[in-house]
Amino acid sequence: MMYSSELLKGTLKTIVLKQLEQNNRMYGYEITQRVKELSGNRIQITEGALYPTLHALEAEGLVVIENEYIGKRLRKYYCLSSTGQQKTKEKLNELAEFMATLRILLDLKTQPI
Amino acid sequence: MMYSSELLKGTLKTIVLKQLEQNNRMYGYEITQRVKELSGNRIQITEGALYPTLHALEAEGLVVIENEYIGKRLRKYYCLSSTGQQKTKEKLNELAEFMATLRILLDLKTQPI
DNA sequence: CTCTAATGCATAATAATCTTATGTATATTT
DNA sequence: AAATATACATAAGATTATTATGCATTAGAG
Repeated sequence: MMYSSELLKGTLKTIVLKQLEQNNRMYGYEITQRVKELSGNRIQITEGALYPTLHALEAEGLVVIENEYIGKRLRKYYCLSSTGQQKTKEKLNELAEFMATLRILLDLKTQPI
Repeated sequence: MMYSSELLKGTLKTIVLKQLEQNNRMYGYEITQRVKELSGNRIQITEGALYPTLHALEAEGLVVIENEYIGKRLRKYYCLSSTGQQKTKEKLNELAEFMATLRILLDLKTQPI
């Protein structure tokens, strides 16, 4: 069972940055599969959302690309820049605080699984 | 310090529904003030976001309106319909589960109550 | 060995949902 | 009296996702 798509809005960039932080370097397709797996198939990042996001992160200087050929197929690895590492921490903190605020607003006293 | 505006995307409707559930009936301006207060001034629901949302909730049959004059000024109270009460529970559950998934994806320590 | 599914990138058209700006009017506070 | 707060509303614009489409390589099933 997938989450309503609107929930991903606003969190996708932070999710991607966090995955890059945890795994050092990743390519696009790998990110979608990783997130799908970690979310128990509840979050499927679409390609139409992912690639523009990765390109935006690059344009902002938060990630750098390492091109690599696997056989005949080009694979683009994304790595956090030092700016990106700092930004990742900031965005994680902000999202964590926002979630804490949401818990108050929504009166979520206990943590559902 | 306000949260980045994109974080509100996807959660606004649920926040509004939850406030209506907790307070029985509320009017628009009251909702903005309540959320601002509960969030420690970190979430300011703008009018351009709130009123279209309330109208959408009405169009979906999730809320009903009770018009009331306070002096010469019309005030529109919003109340959950029975459909709206059910929908509120569903959306709360979904958002709570999404937040739990986010904690895994972002490797956040579980929050003490 | 051939066909299908999976891998891997990308972009355009569209939709949803927010911000910002603007408008109108009444009530309260300084 | 003037400024601020209360209270509704909508339009233009921005952002950011979905859906659809396209291209190409590789792995696996029949």
